[in-house]
Amino acid sequence: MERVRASVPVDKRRLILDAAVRVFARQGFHTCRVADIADEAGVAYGLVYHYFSSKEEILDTLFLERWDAMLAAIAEADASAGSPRDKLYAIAAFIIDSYRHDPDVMKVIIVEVTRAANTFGRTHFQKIRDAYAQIASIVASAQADGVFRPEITPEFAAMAFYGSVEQVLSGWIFDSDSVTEDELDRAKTLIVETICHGLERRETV
Amino acid sequence: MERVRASVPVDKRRLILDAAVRVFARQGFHTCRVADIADEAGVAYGLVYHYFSSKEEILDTLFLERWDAMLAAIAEADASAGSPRDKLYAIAAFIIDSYRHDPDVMKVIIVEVTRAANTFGRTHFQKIRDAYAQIASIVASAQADGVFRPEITPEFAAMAFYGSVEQVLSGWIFDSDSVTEDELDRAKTLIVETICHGLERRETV
Amino acid sequence: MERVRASVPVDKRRLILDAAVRVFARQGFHTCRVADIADEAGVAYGLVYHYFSSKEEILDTLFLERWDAMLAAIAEADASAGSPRDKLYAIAAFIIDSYRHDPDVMKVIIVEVTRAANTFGRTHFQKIRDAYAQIASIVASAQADGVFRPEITPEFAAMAFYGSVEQVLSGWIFDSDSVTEDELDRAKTLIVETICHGLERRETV
Amino acid sequence: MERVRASVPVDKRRLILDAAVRVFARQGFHTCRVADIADEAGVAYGLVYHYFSSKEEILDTLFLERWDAMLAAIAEADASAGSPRDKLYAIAAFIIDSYRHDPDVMKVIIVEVTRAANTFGRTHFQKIRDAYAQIASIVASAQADGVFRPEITPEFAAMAFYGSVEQVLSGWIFDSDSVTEDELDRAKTLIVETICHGLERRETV
DNA sequence: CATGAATGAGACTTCATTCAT
DNA sequence: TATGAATGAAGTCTCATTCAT
Repeated sequence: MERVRASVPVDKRRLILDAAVRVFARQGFHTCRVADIADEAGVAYGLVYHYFSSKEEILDTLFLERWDAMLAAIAEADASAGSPRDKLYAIAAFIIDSYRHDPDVMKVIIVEVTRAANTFGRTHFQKIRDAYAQIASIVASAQADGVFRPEITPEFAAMAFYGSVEQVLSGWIFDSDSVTEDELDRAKTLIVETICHGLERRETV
Repeated sequence: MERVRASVPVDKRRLILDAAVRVFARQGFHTCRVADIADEAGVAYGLVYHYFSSKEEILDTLFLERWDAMLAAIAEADASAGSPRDKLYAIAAFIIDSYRHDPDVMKVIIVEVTRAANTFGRTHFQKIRDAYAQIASIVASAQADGVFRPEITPEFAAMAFYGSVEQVLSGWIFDSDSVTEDELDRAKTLIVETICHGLERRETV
Repeated sequence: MERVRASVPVDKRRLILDAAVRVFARQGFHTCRVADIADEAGVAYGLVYHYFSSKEEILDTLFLERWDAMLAAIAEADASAGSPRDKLYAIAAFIIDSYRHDPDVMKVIIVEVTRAANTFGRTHFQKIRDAYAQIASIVASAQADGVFRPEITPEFAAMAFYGSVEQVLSGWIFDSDSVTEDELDRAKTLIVETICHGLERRETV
Repeated sequence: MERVRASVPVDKRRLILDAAVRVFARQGFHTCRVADIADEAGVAYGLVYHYFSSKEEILDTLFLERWDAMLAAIAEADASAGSPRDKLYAIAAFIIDSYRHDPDVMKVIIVEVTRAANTFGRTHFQKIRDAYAQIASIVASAQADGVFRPEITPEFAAMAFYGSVEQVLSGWIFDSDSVTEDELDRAKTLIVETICHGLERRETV
């Protein structure tokens, strides 16, 4: 029987991708140099270009990896048997847990891609819109079922919901030390509470 | 009787600032060159550096001009005699009317400053936080008065509110053709409705 | 009366062009760096790109300046009242005197442009062909007048003539020390003698 | 009876050389990459470096293979019993048939070596000169025998002859579609006719 | 104030060559 | 032999900023 080798071959491509996340998060996409990524990954400069055709392609790859996961999560939430509120909770939870698991990735996506989807030749424009549309369809169903009121258009509701989530994340991103595990979980409920129930006290009950 | 002036003296500094807004909005701060700003303004290259010490200072100036106006608007809303809902409406209205008046300025502020966690976000961190804090204090007052329920923390509520507004603007920014004057006004109400009242139908009246 | 200023403003563009000729001739277009040109010209690196959009554009400019002069010289020779032999002599003389006046320019044109007209995206393909065509038309006229025999097609004759000239220049280019002023002038006659009269001794006188 | 081999062993070195010819001809030596050669040959990147120590060595090899054949052909022509005109014809025929057989090789030799005064021209300076000298010696003999007139120096005559041939090839190289088999053969005669007899009509027969 | 030429550091990208397997 | 990942030294081009006029 052959002995398992001690040293596992390292996936340099993954190494570079992970290093890029840290560098983009720390210095920003435009401000960092490809050399910084190579250094952070501990690989030779040229290897970055062996795996990626440009700095931008690295960012694209990072974004797509995560955003596709998000689209899947949204689709799963939509397909679940829960209430509309449960579905929105699942989505908020996925995003917030993504941040918990790797804050840098979410930072990069929000700061470098989502906000700049236009200047980037609108590369990911459609993918981003897909997410909003899927959320909007959850709202639309809830309205059809009479659970959500019809006054707020689904598209608008989706924007308010997603915007709230992203803004909360932005706050953490700007001031990352101050977030506790507890706050992360509590935020899930608060967002859904705010968007579904509103800030105002109910007159009756 | 006033003598008609032969030629109106042009404020070149203003000319440059206005040109910069258009260029930043079109190409992005990092992607554009100082030469693009000078060209857009129709002034000589070097004049940009006569009025501003760097490309960054131009963006700083643009941001501060607008954000100070926003802080004033928020303060005014807060000081007014209206209900919490009225106050939030006034703020949403100010931001949306700012967009109506000059979409490029709002685009630049959102894309290049507000959501730019590294360079400019950091620089104007406090100014940005001031706005959130002011909104939060409106919410806190409303809670103290029993109009808003206490479950949602004021800071969190402020984030949800501001995030919703910014996200709606982002949607327009990326797809600017499709916004009508009507939608702009309707959005003010919808945001406040969503945040104050929530998406869910009230069971009892 | 104003005193004439002692220092004449230097045409930096010309300075760069002239430096480029020397550098291209010495190191070759592909082997030299733009920094070498800037150094040779005694100007800052960036100034090269202020005047030219790329290293290739410098070569293009150099080629066109000289080749247009050559086309003019050929046209002038063609228009002159001399014999066909005189006309060919005038062309050979122009090319050889060009070499005498600035060997580097001719070296660059022959080595970097003429020989590589295809790899350079055929940028100057037509311009080069124009020269051959003009020479061919001189031959054609001479044939029509019965001075040149009709067996050799004009196009072919033009190639033989121009090829002989260029090859002679190539020899000097490869081994530049050994060329005397006398040889330069003598070459004019020899080329024309060879092409017009041939190598063979005339059987009858 | 010979046993049929299961698979013919491919000479990878030859494969690479032949691929290099096509790539150099298409893209130029300086513009192509070693990867292009490997791709064209259908072999692994590293194998190129197994057989050749550098990109330059490939070109050197290609040049020497062909040029040595040419030197042999010239020597053979010189040693033959024919007239000077026959000898020059044999040389022209060899070069043109070389082009017929593999235009790319001749293109590469002319464009990248023979007329490249800096890098490769220098390297193979002597080899190239050997050819000219050999041709010159044919002319010198013809002059000694009274067949060629003495006014044109043999070295000069050799340049005119070789230059004519190369220029004709250059014409085909840049405009390769338009050459017929017939033209190829006819060119042999035309070159020799032009160089030996000249363009001018003989007054007396 | 105004102009735009001049400067030069710095970034991206390329690619010949090496090397471990 | 054969493979292709890995290396890193260059080189081109950009562009913010300075400066002489």
